[in-house]
Amino acid sequence: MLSNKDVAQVLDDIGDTLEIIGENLFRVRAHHRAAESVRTSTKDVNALARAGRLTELSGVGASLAERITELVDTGKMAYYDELKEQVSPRVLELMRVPGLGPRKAKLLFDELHVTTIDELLEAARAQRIRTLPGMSAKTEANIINGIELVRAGQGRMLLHEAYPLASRLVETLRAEAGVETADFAGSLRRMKETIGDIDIIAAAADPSAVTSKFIAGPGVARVLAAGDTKASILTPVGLQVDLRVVSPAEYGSALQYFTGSKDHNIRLRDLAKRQGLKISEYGIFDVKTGNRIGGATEHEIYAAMGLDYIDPELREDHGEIDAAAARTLPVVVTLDDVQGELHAHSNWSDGLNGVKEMAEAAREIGYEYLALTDHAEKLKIAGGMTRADIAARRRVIDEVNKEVAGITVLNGVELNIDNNGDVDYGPELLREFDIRLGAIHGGFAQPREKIMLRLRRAMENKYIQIIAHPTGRIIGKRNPYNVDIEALMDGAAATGTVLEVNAFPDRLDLKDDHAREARKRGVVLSLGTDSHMAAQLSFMMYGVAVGRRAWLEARDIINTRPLAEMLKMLK
DNA sequence: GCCGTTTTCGGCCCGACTGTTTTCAGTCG
Repeated sequence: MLSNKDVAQVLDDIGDTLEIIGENLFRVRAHHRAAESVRTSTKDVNALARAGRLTELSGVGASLAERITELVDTGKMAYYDELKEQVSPRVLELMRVPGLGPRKAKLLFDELHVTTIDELLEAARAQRIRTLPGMSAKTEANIINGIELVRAGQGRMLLHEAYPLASRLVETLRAEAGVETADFAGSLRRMKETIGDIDIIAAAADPSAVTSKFIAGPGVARVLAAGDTKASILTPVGLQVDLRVVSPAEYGSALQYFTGSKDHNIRLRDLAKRQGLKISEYGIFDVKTGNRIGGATEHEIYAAMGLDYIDPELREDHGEIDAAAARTLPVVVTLDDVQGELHAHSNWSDGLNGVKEMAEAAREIGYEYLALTDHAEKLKIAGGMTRADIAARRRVIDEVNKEVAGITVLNGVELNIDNNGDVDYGPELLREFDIRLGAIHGGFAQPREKIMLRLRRAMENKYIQIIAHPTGRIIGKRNPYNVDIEALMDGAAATGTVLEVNAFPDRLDLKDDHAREARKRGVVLSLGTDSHMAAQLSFMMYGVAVGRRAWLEARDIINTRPLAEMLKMLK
C-alpha cells in the first residue's frame, strides 16, 4: 500500500520531469502544489481515493485525482511511466546539484550520458562539459563546487541544532557598529522541524561594512560568496549561512520575503495584485501611482493589505491568509503560557538527575508543577521502576515537595503499552500515581491493525490519561509506526485521552500537521519534553513551536492551566 | 493542471544573479 509520502514523491517527480521536457511551468507548479498537499494531509490517500474525495485536497483537481486513484489502486500510473520513457528518472538526481536546473541536467544526460553525481564530477574534471553549447570552463568549475556543497550539506539539520547557532550569529551582528537590527528568517524563523540553511537579514546604512565584517567573523569555515549586500558562508559543521543587508526602510519587506514560505509569498503577492498592489522584497507599492506604501516593518505590509499580522510559524499557505483577512487567526500558544512540565525522567529510571535537582530546575524556569514520569517495571532497558522503587520514590517526592518551595512535583509514570495493549501494573498500583502516560516502546514494525489495537486498548484504559509520543517517529532515524492517525484522534476524543506533543527535538511527536488536525477533532493536547536531564527541560520551546505551527491556542493544551485545573481535565 | 467575492476561460509572484550574451535563458530563493 502506498503512503501519502510515496504518492507525493511521484507527483514531485512528474513535476520535475515535465519541467525538463519544457512543459508549461504552471502545470509543473500544479504538480508540486498537489504533492505538498498530499504530503501534509492527515487524510490517507488510499481512503480518499476509495471514497472519490481526492479533490478535497487543495491543488488536486479532476485530472490528478484520476491519476492518483490509478496509482493507489494498481501501484502504477501509465502517465508517469510514459514520462519516464522520455526522461530517465536519473536526470532528477543531477538536479540536486545547485546550479543545475532541468535544462542543463537534461543536456548533460542527453549529450554526455551522465546519470549520477559521480559521473557528473568525472565529466567536469575531464573538461568534457565545456564542449556543450552554453557551457564553459566556468560552468565546469561551478558544477564541481556545487557537488562539494551538496555533499557537505547532505541532509537537513534538526531545528534545535540550528537555532542556538543562528541566535548567536544574530546577537553578534546586532552588536556590530552600524547595524540597526538583525533577525534570522527562512524555515528557521518558521520553526520547521528541520532546517536546510540559515538566512539572516540585517538593517544598516552601510551594508558592505557589515558583510565584510561577517565573512571575517568567528565560526566561518569557508566563504562561498561575498558581495556588498549579500554574503554566504559555511560553518565548521557544514551549515550554510546567507546574510542579506538592506536599508532600514526595506527591513520589514526583506524579512517578510526571506521568511517565506515560498507558497505563503506566492499567495500573498497574488492577493496584493488583485488589490492593485505589488509586494517585493523592497516594499509594498501601489501599482497605479508607483507610490511606496510601506516596508519598514512586516506589520506595515500585512496591514496595507487589510490583513492581521501573521506569525511566522503560520506562514505555510495553510489557510492563514484567508484567516488573517477574516480576522479569525488563532492566538497561538507561547512559551510563557506553559505552567508545567508533564513528561520528564529522573534517576529513578533512565534520567540523569535526582528528584530534587529536577524540581529546582523546573522552578527556575518558573513552572508551577513538574510531573516526574519515570518508566515502569516492564521497560527493563530503561531501568523501569519496581514496586519497591515506586514507594521509595514517592517518599522522596513528598520530601522534596516539603523542602523546595514554589514547585509541586507530581508522582507520575510512563507506562509501557505491551503487544496486547496492556500496561505494567494493575488498577490498585496505578491509582497511586498523580499522572499516568502510556506509550509504545517496542513492536514498531507491527501491522496497522495490531498497532491500533494496542493504542485503542490503551486509550480505553481509564487510568491512562495521556498517550506519549503517539506515532513513535525519530526524525531522520526511525519512521513512525503504522498508526491510523484519524482513528487515533477520534479514539482520543471519544475516550477523553490527551495526546502528547512530545518536545524532544528529534521526536516532535505529534508533529505539526497531526496536532492541527487533532485540535480540529476536539482532542486535548499536552506538551512534554521527555527530558532525561535537567537541562533538557528547556526543550519545551520546540514543543511550543510545533503547537504554534499547528495553530494551537493555550486553551487547547492542558499544561497551560494551573495545577488544580490541569488535574481536573485529566480523565 | 488548477481555480473563481473580477473569471468555467485565461490567468497563474517577483526580482536578482550568472553566464554567455548582443537581448536573453537558466537558476535560485
